[in-house]
Amino acid sequence: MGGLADSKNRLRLWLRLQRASRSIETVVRERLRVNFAVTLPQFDVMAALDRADSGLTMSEISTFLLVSNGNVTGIVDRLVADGVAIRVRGTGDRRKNFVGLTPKGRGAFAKMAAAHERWINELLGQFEGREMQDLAAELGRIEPAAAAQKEV
Amino acid sequence: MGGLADSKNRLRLWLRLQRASRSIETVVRERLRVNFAVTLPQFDVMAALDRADSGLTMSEISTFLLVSNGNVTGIVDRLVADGVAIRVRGTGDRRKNFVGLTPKGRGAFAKMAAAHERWINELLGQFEGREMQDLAAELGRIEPAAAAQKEV
DNA sequence: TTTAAATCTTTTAAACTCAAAATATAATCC
DNA sequence: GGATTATATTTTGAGTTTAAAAGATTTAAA
Repeated sequence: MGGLADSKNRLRLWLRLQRASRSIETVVRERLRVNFAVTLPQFDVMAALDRADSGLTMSEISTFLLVSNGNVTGIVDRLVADGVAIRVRGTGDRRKNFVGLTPKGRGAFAKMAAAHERWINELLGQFEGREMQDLAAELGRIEPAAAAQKEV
Repeated sequence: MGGLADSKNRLRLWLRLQRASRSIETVVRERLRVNFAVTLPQFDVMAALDRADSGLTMSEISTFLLVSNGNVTGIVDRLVADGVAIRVRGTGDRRKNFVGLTPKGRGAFAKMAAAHERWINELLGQFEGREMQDLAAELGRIEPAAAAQKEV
């Protein structure tokens, strides 16, 4: 696996990846703030909770979103304070904290998710069909590779 | 531009993009910390300064790295405190702050950059040749599209 | 069962991040 | 020239982020 050019091109690929991700994040973050008075990390946690009907533990949220454990504590704190999420101490294992959306939270998220899908649909409107799916598949190979390198 | 499936696939593409970027960031951030006692944002600013031989203004750094203006102030403050960067008040336009690397900063960055290229080369080692260049080109189309949507 | 190790979460300290307001300087208008 | 507008940066306040340490609980081992 080699070539000087490949090495430089991998650097370029990483640069592009970073800028692509950051530029979309910037737009989404601002629109969430203006339209729904919510931060992007709060939206991300709500999205994770919404797709899990029976609640998630703090660690599960942390693992799924690729953010540190302590980080989730603060975000969930604010969601709970806003009345869109609840924390339930595990009955069997009392170390565990199960977090879920309240009815109010589910309602609020539904509106946000619809708008979010429209925004992403516009932002990535130039990608279509099979080519887009191939692109997503290529990107999907990166995370496992990075996870493998993490242990090295 | 249409199709219900396309809309969902764009959401999936965005998810993959975010996770790919974040998973690489996690590895790079940790290695920079362990090996060079520097944060990723500090490394990014040093990289921007290194490629600009005559210094950059605060705004130029902010624009290039896609981070807010006020943010750059704190990062540069720390780089200056560490003796790897200097701030020079503009002679013509005294509002401007030109920032550059010190000789110590250039030396430190050279070592970091070499290690960084090795890490990225490993992390993205599965990508090669023309296909990798095409992938980078596809990703390069995203930032302009996002920038255009920003104004809407 | 008492101790030790492992797991889950929160707390802490330092740094990053943003948007908005404040400050300082420059350019333009009248 | 003096007032207004624009530009460049810093400050501020709230929130995010990480790593490391601490707390609480459970599991395993002796």
